[in-house]
Amino acid sequence: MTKPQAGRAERVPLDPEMFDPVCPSPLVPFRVGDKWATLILRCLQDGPRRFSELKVPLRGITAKSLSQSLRRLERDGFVVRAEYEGAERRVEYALTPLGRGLLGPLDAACEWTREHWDELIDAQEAGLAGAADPGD
Amino acid sequence: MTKPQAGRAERVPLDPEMFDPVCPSPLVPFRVGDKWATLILRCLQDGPRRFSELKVPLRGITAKSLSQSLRRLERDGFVVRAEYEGAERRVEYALTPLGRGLLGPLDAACEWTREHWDELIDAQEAGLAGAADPGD
DNA sequence: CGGAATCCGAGTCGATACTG
DNA sequence: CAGTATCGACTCGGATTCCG
Repeated sequence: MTKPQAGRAERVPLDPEMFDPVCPSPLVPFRVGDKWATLILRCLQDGPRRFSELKVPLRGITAKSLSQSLRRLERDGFVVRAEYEGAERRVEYALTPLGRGLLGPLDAACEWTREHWDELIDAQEAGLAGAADPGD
Repeated sequence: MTKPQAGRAERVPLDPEMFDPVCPSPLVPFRVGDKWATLILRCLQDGPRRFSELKVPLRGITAKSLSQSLRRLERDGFVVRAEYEGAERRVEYALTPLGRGLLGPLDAACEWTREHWDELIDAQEAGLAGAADPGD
């Protein structure tokens, strides 16, 4: 059992690899809000995360996009922002109950996508071939 | 009991009101593809539909947008296009098995949204008030 | 560290007009 | 009927720069 190291509840470190290079999530036909929203929600599922902590698994996201998505999620009531005082600046984002609820259907959608991944890819390739490749 | 009137299987007329003026679908936090995609999929759930038939419940959609969404859905393998010969031109769109499968998670997402509709609205209003209304 | 401001290109959406 | 072509308004997301 890993021991709590920050005084709070157990904090599982964010897995930098939780979204592999060919991560399905951004390609999933279901999207919540903008491009990064679903990814962010999933990053938050195990507890509050700091801004810079979120940037790691969200490979390639810019500060601007992260900030934007976060503010949008906050505005829509899926995420709450908490600012802590101290020597170093610390801001944390966490799911609201509403945001947590969203994970349900989101997971269902992700699972469906995973199950039909090959079909989705095949169908897309077939569609692209028929549309862009005028016969060879 | 309504009788089949076109020789094909029973064709339930598309309910022009299936999306009421405050239809949740476009506002649902889950989106598939572009703005109209989910709506189109749902329009197709009871069988093939003609182009102009689709325009009715999709109040306000332009031919261009419908055509675009349809082509995208076709390219991604969710919809098939069929052209029939005859005196009058007739083109029909139908769900593929893949597209039909999509209805599962889509329905789940829609139901979740309906269940949490009030919370979603409240949260959004609260968020907007805090962001755009600097106190009055 | 946690952003905000600015610039910019790409994609989307609707309105309008035209076509086979 | 079933589209396509074009245009302008707007939004999205990335890169870059600057700030407390």
